[in-house]
Amino acid sequence: MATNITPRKDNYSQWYQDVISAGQLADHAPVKGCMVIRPTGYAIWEEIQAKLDRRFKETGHVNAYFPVLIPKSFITREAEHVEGFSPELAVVTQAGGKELEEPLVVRPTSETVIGHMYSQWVQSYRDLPVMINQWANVMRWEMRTRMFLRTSEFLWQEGHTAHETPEEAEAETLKMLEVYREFLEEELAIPVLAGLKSEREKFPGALRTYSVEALMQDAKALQAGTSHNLGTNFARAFDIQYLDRSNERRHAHTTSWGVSTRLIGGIIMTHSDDDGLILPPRIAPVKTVIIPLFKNPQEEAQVMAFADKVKAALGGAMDPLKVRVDTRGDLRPADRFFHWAQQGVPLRLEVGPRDVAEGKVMMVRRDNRAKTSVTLEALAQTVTDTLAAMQKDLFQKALDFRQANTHSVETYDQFKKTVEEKGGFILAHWNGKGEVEAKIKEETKATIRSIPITGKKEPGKCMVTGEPSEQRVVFAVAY
RNA sequence: CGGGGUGUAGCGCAGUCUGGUAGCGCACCUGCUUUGGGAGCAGGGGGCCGGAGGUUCGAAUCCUCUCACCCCGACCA
Repeated sequence: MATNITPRKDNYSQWYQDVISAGQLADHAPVKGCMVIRPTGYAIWEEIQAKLDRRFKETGHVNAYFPVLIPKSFITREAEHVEGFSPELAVVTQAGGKELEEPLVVRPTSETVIGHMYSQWVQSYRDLPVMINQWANVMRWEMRTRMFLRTSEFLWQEGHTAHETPEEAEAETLKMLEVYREFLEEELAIPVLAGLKSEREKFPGALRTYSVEALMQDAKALQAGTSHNLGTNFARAFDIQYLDRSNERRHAHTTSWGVSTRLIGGIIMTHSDDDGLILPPRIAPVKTVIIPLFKNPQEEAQVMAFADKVKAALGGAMDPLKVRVDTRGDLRPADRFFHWAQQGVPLRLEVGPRDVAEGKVMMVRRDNRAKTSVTLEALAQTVTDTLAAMQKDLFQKALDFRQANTHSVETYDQFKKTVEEKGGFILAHWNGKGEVEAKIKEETKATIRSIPITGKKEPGKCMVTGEPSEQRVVFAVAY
């Protein structure tokens, strides 16, 4: 049992903080609401970046970079956009010792500045589509912050595309939503519900917002990624126009989509246990750690030599950068076990005198602590298989949890009781009206996470008003 | 911005009511014994007690002002 981590059942929020601290993932910065992402945490972000970037490029996107400072007037050009973001802007009013003629905002998102540039780059239908992504930091001055989940500054990627037709823009929006779903489920082992956001919950300035929603171990929902069809709203505000095939001027249809360092919070809260971080093997920066065990110099020499053979035996099966050998003889074995366990490393290979004698390695899984003695010859294959099994098991466990915490209700009373006592995803009928959604949020804190876009629709009656409803929507209390 | 709280060693805290020149646990350093899930003993280093002013022979402690942070609420990837 870890002594430096508060158990989940005692205080979930404290547990989350403790896991981050014990895993050396991040630290509080001197500026309120900001965090320092430490090497162990940043390595996870780098894995996320590498894998997502590949998928973006496979779907035809290229990377570029736009500036962190945006003229304040840009934000005000799109009515809903300014209303949505004004309260949380950080604004630069002075620079070079002088008052600026026009204040600059630190980007909360880049639709405006990118829209401005696209208007200059797009003249003809031949210039479309434009499909650019950027990896960047953004700043939103939130009132309450939590490490990775909501910080004043955070890292993310934001894709911005411009298209000829509404159909193309919608197809792009849905395609990237699917990229996110697949990435979350296959790489992060986080099951998600993909769906449409309600009018109240959509991105300020969007025509439609889609999202992928995950369920955390405390039965609260986490919005893990969003994909917006912006229609012509930003094209109108920023004058992105092109001449079409029949020589008519038209506004482009744009999209934007993003995921952030919040995903790291999602990984933590989906998989980790009371001993600390558990990383799905496919996203783990260090997949395997080799820990030589010895009591004296003779054993040390013998065991170290064997540890090198063990690492070599893994050679073909794994990127050498993803294998560590912890040779610290001044730390006792248990200390080293905990160190790597709390950094979420999926597999530990213990190499002691007993193993040297038998030509074997003791392999221990981080998630279920299962121990297996493996011969050197079988090691590469066993490790590969075990990591794959662990990836699958983590996903299945999270999926089972979600299923056990998804409830259908018919009446508002049942709904309130379920929110109060169980949490989780709650499937219920709703009349589609914002006022009803607002009332539900006011009274229960639960919001509509999304309106499912796949699966069969089941008509019914709104749980609050009794009015007809085409399908159930997903409610939850969210982060 | 409303309500509540806290600032004392890297971290977590006691000491403040009743002024007397700073202490505990963890971490850190040294040595010995240990070592397959967080070791034991012995020794040691480290603090303008958030900041400024005041009262006093004397202030972490009392008074005034200030700054910062945390929790609950409104806002949110």
